[in-house]
Amino acid sequence: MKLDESFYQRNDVTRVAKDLLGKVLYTAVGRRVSSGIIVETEAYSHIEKGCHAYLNRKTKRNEVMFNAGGYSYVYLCYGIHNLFNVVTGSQGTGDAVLIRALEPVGGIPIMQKRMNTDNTRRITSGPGKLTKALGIDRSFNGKHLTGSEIWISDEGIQVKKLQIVASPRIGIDYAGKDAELPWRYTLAGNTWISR
DNA sequence: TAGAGGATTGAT
DNA sequence: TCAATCCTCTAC
Repeated sequence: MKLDESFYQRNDVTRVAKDLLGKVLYTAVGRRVSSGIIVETEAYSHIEKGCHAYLNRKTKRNEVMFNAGGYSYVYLCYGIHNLFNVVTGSQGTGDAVLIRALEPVGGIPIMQKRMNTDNTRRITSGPGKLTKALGIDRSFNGKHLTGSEIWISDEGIQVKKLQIVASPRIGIDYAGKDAELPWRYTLAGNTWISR
C-alpha cells in the first residue's frame, strides 16, 4: 500500500527518516516501473545548518521543501548528480529526508541499462546513483509521492529498532557543529549502503 | 551580472 | 586523491 500524507506530515523529521527504512521506493517512467527498498536515509531540518532551508531561507530551488509533507524535492548537486529528498512536516516547515541508498527490487534490467552496467551490486548504493537508476531527474521536483510517477510503499521489510544504526551525515562539513548530529540512518549489515 | 561553491562519483 | 560539471546563491 502507498504511504499516505499522514506518514510524511509528522513534525519529527528524524522519526520519518527512520520509518522510511525498509519501505519501497517506486518510479514509473513511461511504462517502465523500477523499485528498491530504502536502506539509508538522512534527516535535514530547518533548525540546523546542514539544511537548505536553514533559518527558513526560501529560494526558488528549495521552495518545495516548504510544502506540506509528501512532496518530492530533487536538486542538482556538483553539477552532475540529482539528489532525491522526501519533504516532511506540515506546510511551511522546511524539513526533508534525503534518500541515500536502495536495495534493488523491481525493474533491475531497466536500472542496469540506465547505469550502463551489468553489475547489480552497486547500481543504487549512493544518492546520486539511485536517482539515475530509477530515472529520477529534476522534472520530478515538486511531484507528490501519492501520485502515479513516483511513490513509496510499505510492502518492503519489517525493520526492528535494533537494526537501525545512527551516525553523522555525509559531506556537510560546512555545517560546523551541526555536521555531528547523528541523523544518518542505515540498516545494520546491509550491503547496499553508500560508502 | 560575475564568481564561488556544493547533501557525489569514479577513475587515478 | 582529484577532477568533472553546471546550477544556484550571494555580493557588487
